[in-house]
Amino acid sequence: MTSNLPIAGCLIPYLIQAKEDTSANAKVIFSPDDINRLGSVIVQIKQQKEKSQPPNTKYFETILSDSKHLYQAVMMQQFPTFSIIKISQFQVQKSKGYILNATCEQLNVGQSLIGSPVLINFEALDSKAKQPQPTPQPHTKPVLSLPKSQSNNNNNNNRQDPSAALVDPGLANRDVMPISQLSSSTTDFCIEAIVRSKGPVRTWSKATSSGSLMSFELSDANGEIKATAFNEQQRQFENLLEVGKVYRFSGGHVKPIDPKFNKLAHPCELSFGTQTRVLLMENSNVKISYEFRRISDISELTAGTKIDVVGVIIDSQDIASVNIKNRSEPTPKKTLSILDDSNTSITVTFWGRAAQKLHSETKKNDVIVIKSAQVSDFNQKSLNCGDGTVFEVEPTDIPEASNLKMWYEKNSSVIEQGVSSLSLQSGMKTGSTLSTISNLRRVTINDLVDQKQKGNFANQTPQKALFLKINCYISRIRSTSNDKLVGYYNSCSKCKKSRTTEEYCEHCQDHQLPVKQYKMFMRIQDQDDSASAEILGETVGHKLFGMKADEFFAKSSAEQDDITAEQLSRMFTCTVKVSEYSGNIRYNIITAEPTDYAALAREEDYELVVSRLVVQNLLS
DNA sequence: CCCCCCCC
Repeated sequence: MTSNLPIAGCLIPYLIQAKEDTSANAKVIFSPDDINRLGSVIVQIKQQKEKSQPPNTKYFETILSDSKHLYQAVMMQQFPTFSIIKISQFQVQKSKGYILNATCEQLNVGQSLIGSPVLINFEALDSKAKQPQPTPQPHTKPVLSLPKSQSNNNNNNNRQDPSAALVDPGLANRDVMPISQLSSSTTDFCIEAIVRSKGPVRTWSKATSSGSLMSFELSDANGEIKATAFNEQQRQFENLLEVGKVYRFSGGHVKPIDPKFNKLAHPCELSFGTQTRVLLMENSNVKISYEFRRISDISELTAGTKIDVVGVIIDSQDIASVNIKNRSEPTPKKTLSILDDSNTSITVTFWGRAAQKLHSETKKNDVIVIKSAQVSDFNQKSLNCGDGTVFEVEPTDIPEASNLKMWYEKNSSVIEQGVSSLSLQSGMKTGSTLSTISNLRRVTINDLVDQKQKGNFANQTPQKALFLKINCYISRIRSTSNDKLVGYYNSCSKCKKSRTTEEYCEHCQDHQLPVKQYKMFMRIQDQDDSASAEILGETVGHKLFGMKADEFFAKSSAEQDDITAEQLSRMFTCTVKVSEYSGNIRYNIITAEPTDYAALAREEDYELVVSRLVVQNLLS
């Protein structure tokens, strides 16, 4: 009976044998017989990234875990994340220790990653060294009888923590220079900085090079810089450096940034190398420094810019999990709206670990201080916070935060009305209709038709789509020519991707039945014009028809028409995404809420807002 | 030496 758990260290004997193979072959092949001899290989899929090589080869860059170590693999097959798989034959690439061409059988799917595995250090593997395994397991025994071929004479300190060699107490006596003064001509330096963010470990593998890396963001009184450690240094610095602690750093390469990738203000970045030395400074007074931008000024900043902001939380959405393209697992997301004394608010979205951390800390009317939020064009203008972001709720030692808190407490009763938001507020439960009107986003269908005719939507590529608000009802869901309704696609209930087969999902191998999702063209109509629009996915369809697609399409066409007539005689307030794709303008209905007529009536300048000027303003 | 940074 096979256990369904990964076997710690199970790939190590194979990697060692491959490494010590003296033949001229680039790879060592392990047959089922070899596996009987060297021990079963049962591992967990940590992650897979789909890659393609023209003309038509698809493969998956994969990280395997044995619960203690991570291994890089190239696989032709995709498994659900956290699957436990048994490998019956495979190859090991000799220079880097990659697992290739594995023949595998999926045993089951785990809920999460088992253990806290770290990337295997292939260079340091050696049949003489003690295995990192504290409890020797039967299958590791054959390792000891492997030929001890290589003479390796520089392992005099292989029992010590290798990162200890990086610590240099002498740095305590060095002169320290500000981070802001580092330049690409700097050859010798010592900085004292707080590690404000760290990781995660990333691995890469391509034709020219491969390895692992980790990035850190270092901050001192008036500057910040990104530092990256590769391979051996990645493992050492990952262990050595802790977020929130202050260190002195010397040695390493200072090079100009590529502004495409590094959005910090510093013109340079650091690479930690073999020469880099560090010293923990327990009593340092170096703190994270902030350079706050007013929220109203963010409208002028281009997407990607990283900034510091301080704001009062005026709206907070529950943590949610969303499916993101190219990512197999759902990602936690938490969205706030923050306001500062420029009387402007903006939506701030926290992702992944940042969302989980924030969730427990945040409540309305708290002041939040954010270091390194990234400007985005999502919903017009918004901010994203991820692994590199540092934030503090209700800090006591930041004057800007205390001042803002006082401003808010003094003025909160009067500022409600005057707030303008830089972000479209889809899904936000704000009471203020005025703030949405100030975004000038409500148009009529006639405006859409008119602007389309004038070619004014031609620049709205799918990435740069325009979002508008309309009030409309749905006048028709059937084709005018043949009365047919094709309104759904089948999606995988687990990974949500489109499914073409009933039996299982090609993307994640899930075997549950597919779920219908709305993908429906319809005629939208308001008081004086109509247009064709599409809805996609469950949320909006559910809002419009009052039920899930599975339920709707289980009904007869007569019943569907009844539902349509009943539901759709009501006016909805919709967000429409306008995008241009290969010459066609598409309208996608993104959100739909029953129209709040009372709120509409309160919009005194409604007539003005719906005029054609609105769209022209938006587009200019 | 990497290069993802997200959703409607």
